[in-house]
Amino acid sequence: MKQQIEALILQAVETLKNQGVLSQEITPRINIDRSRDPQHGDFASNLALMLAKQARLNPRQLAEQVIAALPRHEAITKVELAGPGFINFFVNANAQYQVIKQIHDEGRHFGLSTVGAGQKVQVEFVSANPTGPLHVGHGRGAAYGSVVADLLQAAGFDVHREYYVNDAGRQMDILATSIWLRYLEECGEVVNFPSNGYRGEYVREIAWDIHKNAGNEYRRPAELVLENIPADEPQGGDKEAHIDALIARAKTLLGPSLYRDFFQIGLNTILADIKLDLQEFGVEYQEWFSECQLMEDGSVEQALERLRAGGHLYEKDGATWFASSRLGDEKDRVVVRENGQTTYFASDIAYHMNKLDRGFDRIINIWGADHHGYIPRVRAAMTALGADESKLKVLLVQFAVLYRGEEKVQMSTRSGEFVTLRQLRNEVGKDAARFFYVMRRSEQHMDFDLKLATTRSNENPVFYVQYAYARVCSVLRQLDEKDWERNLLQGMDNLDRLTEDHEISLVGTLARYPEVLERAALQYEPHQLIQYLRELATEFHTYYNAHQFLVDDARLRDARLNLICAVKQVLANGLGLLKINTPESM
RNA sequence: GCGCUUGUAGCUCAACCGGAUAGAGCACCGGCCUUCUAAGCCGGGGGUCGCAGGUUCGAGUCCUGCCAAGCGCGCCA
Repeated sequence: MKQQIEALILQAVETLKNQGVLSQEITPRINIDRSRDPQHGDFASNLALMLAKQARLNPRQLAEQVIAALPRHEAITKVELAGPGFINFFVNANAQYQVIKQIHDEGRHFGLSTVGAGQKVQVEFVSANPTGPLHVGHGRGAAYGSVVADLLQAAGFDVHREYYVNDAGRQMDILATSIWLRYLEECGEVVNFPSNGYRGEYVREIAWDIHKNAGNEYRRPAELVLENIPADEPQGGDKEAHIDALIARAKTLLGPSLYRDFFQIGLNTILADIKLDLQEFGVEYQEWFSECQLMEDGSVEQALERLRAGGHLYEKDGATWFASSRLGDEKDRVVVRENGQTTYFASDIAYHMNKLDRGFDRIINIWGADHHGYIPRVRAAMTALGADESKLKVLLVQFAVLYRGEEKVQMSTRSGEFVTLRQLRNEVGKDAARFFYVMRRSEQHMDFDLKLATTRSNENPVFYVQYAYARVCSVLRQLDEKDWERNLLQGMDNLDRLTEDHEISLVGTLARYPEVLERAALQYEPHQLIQYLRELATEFHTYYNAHQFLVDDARLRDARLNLICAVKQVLANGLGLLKINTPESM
């Protein structure tokens, strides 16, 4: 309908151009909104207001000319000039009812669009270091990222979901060493656990497992482990120097092969846990991309070579720097350290080069908001690699603060006291967790009330929407119990019996679904879909309370059943996209 | 200090590339179950859209300055 009105306006503009009212150069952006107020019709265009200046006419005069030039259309019953120059369109109810038929015919495909035109989009999200279980902060990124990806797919993009595994670098060495030290404790050695080590219980579990399987194979005496190690912070030393020395010691005492065992077992165990966790949360990936691989297959070297060839690298203080400040970054960045090791950023340059080489039309990175300072340097790198940095879109996700009712849930990564995503899922369930996470705009700081998420009442929006679905199912069950036959075609033939305000409004809301989906996808805003589903549920509940569906008049009954089945379908499509269940009874 | 994000009802949040009277939910007050699930519905009160300028037919939305909150400013990842 919207497109049809757009076409009509476009024709009118052409006519006015030929009449000389509008200059030929004008190419208006046709803007058609659904009217909020029924008095303003079904659709409204502000075209005249926007073109008035260029046309040197006052808006109302111009609007009048546009209306006069508007071709007739059977679905449009009335066109009105209103307010400062709005053009309001009133659409024939019969034309509006067609959406019920359309929903029935298209079923779960209703609402899908092809605006994406098969463009290749890569969405990278979560990408948490595999040094421990995912926590609730990652949960928001996981929910948001997966829904954004699914929305894009629904909008016709060719979506590739990817998790970047930071399996290289110092943090992983700290993990491996932490596991070894816990293992030594398990063996009976007395070692002081470093303040900068990973203190989580999962580290002990991995160590315990290794000890169970390998016995004392990796045991080394504590005296050798601690010999000449600089003091830890609580003892007045430097915690970084302390842990680095322990890492070096682990490598020496164990040798490359045995040390690698700890590294690999730690990585594999934690990564497997993360994969399972995300899978259970309804998050699927096409690819788990390893940072190690980039280093091993020479990609990092290649990327740096490319930057060097472009004159973007220089040496200073024994390190190699990327001149990112020439390309919009605050300062230049080190890519190769004084000790010869490449930095995390160097890997990331290689990773983005790899993304570009894979031919994605659009590259979407979903990061925690604390990484925002990182964006300019990545853009700089892409530009330096000769790519169009506008292909890159970085979406930031703010942290969620957990509450239990009024009480804030305390968290601190340092002490290992954080709420894991798994704990959250166990407490509130997958449906509520996903719903709450994407209910708000991603850049909004969010309060996540655990108590509310588990409340089984009208206060809880998840139940509210699911309940609408269950209610339709319940009505259909009632129909069976009454031994009434539902006649689909008779219902379709009698859609014009749906004359109640509630029904007309509901039909309009159903028709909006494809637009909502498309906007949510193109703007990367899943909350628009949630917002819509809440609205649809509200309208359905209102209708339910105002009118009986299972009436004696079979024609009216069938028409109403077709309407509520359309509601059921759209709720199922929307919730399905969000990977939220649609219970048939509650 | 510089940068990014945010600031809308008592609370949590919407507001469609600037559009008509800024909307929901919760909380509060008052109603509705012999009738398809009351996990629901109806009605009511509640707003200086952080503040001050500017742009324009029109600003919560765009620009500038200020205020406040969160985050970031490593040869960590």
